[in-house]
Amino acid sequence: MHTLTLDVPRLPFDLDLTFRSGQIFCWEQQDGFWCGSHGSYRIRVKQDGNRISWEGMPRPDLIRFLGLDDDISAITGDIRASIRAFREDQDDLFEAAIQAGAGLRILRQDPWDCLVSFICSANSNIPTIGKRISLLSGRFGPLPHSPSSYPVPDRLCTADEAAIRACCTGYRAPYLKETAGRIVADPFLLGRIRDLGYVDAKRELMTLPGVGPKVADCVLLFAYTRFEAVPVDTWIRTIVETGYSSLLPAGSGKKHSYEDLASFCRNYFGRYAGYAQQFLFTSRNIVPLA
DNA sequence: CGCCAGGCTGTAA
DNA sequence: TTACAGCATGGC
Repeated sequence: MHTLTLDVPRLPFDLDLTFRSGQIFCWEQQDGFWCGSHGSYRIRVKQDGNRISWEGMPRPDLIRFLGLDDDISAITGDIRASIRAFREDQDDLFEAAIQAGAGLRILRQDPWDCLVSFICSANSNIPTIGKRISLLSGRFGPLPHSPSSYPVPDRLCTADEAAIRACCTGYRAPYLKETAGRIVADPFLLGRIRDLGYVDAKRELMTLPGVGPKVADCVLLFAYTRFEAVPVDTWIRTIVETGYSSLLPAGSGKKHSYEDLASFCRNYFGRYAGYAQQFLFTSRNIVPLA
């Protein structure tokens, strides 16, 4: 068992909040540990105050995975400075969100794990998404019958669509199968995307079946740590449209487009807009314990 | 039963 | 370019 004691620049940190903030699915709590997989690692990790205990992965990888080197006070300071260019008064909505979200981090998920997860997320809810991934993992994990690891591309792309549908995936089944096929045919695609700029990386991700602007932004934010990525789901849409209505481009009857809302957030919150988005999302959406 | 959920795809204007 | 139906499933 490894241990790590958190000190000032890394505090506050809240493992529970981070895992319950809707950015990762199908990790479960057992005996006080969060258990799940990350790429080829199988991990157990828990927090007692300032102490992190874990097994299953080297220390530098854990620090990176949990985003422990993100300086949150510097990040929120940068966001506040960006907000100040837009208004004189304080942003009470954002301030309340970072207070409620003290200790929240954006994880560095494995890109494939994250991609599969968010293809499954389309037009669904968080508990259902977790169930889906868990079923897929048991059926298409690296080893036969291994619910402890994400489904792998080569087993997914050769599967019967009906078998994928049997994992409660519905119409997302062909997307999963075809996207898996793209990765098998081009194993370095997800690696190359890491080296592209935000716009090119997003366009590349959106060529994958089942990946639109929102799913692409989730993968960019939660796997590739592009903090300028702002996933706009129905929750964020409501929060931004009601909380920042006077600052949005004149909504002359028409609904704001995805890009209207996302680029407003980038302008308003600045280079860490993705983090701001996650604080706002989490302030309305803490995943209940199973 | 109806409505909603970390939406995407295809088609029509 | 925008608008909109259709899509599977589970929770409430």
